[in-house]
Amino acid sequence: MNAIELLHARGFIQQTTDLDELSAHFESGSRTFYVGFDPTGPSLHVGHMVPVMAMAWLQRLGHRPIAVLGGGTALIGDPSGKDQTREMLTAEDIAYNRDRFREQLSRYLHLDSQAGGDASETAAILIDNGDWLLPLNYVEFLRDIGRYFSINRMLSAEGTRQRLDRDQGMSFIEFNYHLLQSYDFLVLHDKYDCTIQFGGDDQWFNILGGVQLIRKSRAKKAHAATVPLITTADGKKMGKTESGAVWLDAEQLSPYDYYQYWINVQDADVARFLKLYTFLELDKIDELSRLQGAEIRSAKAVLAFEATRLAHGEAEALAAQNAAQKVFSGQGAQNMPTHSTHFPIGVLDAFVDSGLLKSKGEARRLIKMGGARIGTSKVTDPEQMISEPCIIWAGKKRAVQLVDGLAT
RNA sequence: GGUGGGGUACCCAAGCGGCCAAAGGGAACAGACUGUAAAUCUGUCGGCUUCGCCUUCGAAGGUUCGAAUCCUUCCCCCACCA
Repeated sequence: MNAIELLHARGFIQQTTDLDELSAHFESGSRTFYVGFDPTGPSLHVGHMVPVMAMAWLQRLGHRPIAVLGGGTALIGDPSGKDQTREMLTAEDIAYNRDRFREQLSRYLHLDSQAGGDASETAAILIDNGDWLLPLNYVEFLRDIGRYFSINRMLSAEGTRQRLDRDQGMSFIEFNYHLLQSYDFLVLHDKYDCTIQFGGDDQWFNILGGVQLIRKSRAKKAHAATVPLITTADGKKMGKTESGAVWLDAEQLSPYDYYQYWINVQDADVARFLKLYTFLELDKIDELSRLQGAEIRSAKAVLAFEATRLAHGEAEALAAQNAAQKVFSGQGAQNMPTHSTHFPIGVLDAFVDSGLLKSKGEARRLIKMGGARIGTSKVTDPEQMISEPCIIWAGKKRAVQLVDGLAT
């Protein structure tokens, strides 16, 4: 299987420029490709993982990834697929986010020369497009780059049209995002002989912008492919939960919760996610996909373990797995979410302080609805006091272990 | 800059002087059923010292016994025109 076949088989390919050419291009040598990530949040999240995994695969197959951290473009805000003008981030926020991204990407990509072989030639490069975008001179940019772009074409682009149709309008700076991203590709092409760009399918138009810019300004062929935008079986955006994004950063979301996210995916998503979010062999995945009924849970356990291992390391993954097993069989566990407090404490306060619920009103409601438990016994009295360490449950999935706070 | 239309709870969206903590839908949450799944049914869905009180309907003032609803000023968004 060549690179493109493999990516295709695992569900990573949505659209490509000429498929045969792209395929041949990858087969005929070690290639340099890039994916851009705009650091608009404090951490990568599950929604970023598809392109990241695609990069990791290609690197394994002997190609060199460049991850462009959009420190420059994040200042502008990408309008593609958004229905609102994004609020502006400060340069400080972006720099901070960018460094988090960099650190997280380093867990999926090999950054340095690997022991032996010619692996160093495939060492991933992480760069910030602010390096070349920020010093740009406006007039020069218009002369050198702007002249290759047609307003007519941009206006008729899917994303732009939708936005105009929906009475939403967008500002001129957002409109320019397209040029900047195209320019990124050109810079990488010139500097690193980068010939392929990957990205989310919502980036298709921007990616093509770069391909065309390279063709028009350098008379060189560049290629592109997009990965699908993953939605869950019930049509929700991947990686979004009621309480926000599923972050890769352990500070934002504990490995335990990360593991829980994966083990709770729907049956219908398991096979697809195993292919996209783990490095398991396809044969193995097929095997897991044949499981039926409650047995599907063991496939989910594999998915959760593998995904957590990639994001947080083997030790954390094992810990999360153990904790899950213990907690859901009614025992306490070291690695489950824990809150230290002073006893005795009222149940309402316990639920709110532990972060399980947002307000006492919510806690009262939960008790009324019969969804609050201490250990295995249902809470029926909102005035009840808790006098010793225990596990409190909000519904059947969320639990926090209460421990005695510092005895001061 | 002109004209017109808007800003209501997580989102969409009713309300247009009291019966409004605010219809309806979606999302979300809980319960039942299960497998820490889906579907389905039921319930909940501003805060609190919870049979009562407090704070919300872009912001600030005002009229009124009483305002999300009327008036004034301001801020923001959108469309058409320029």
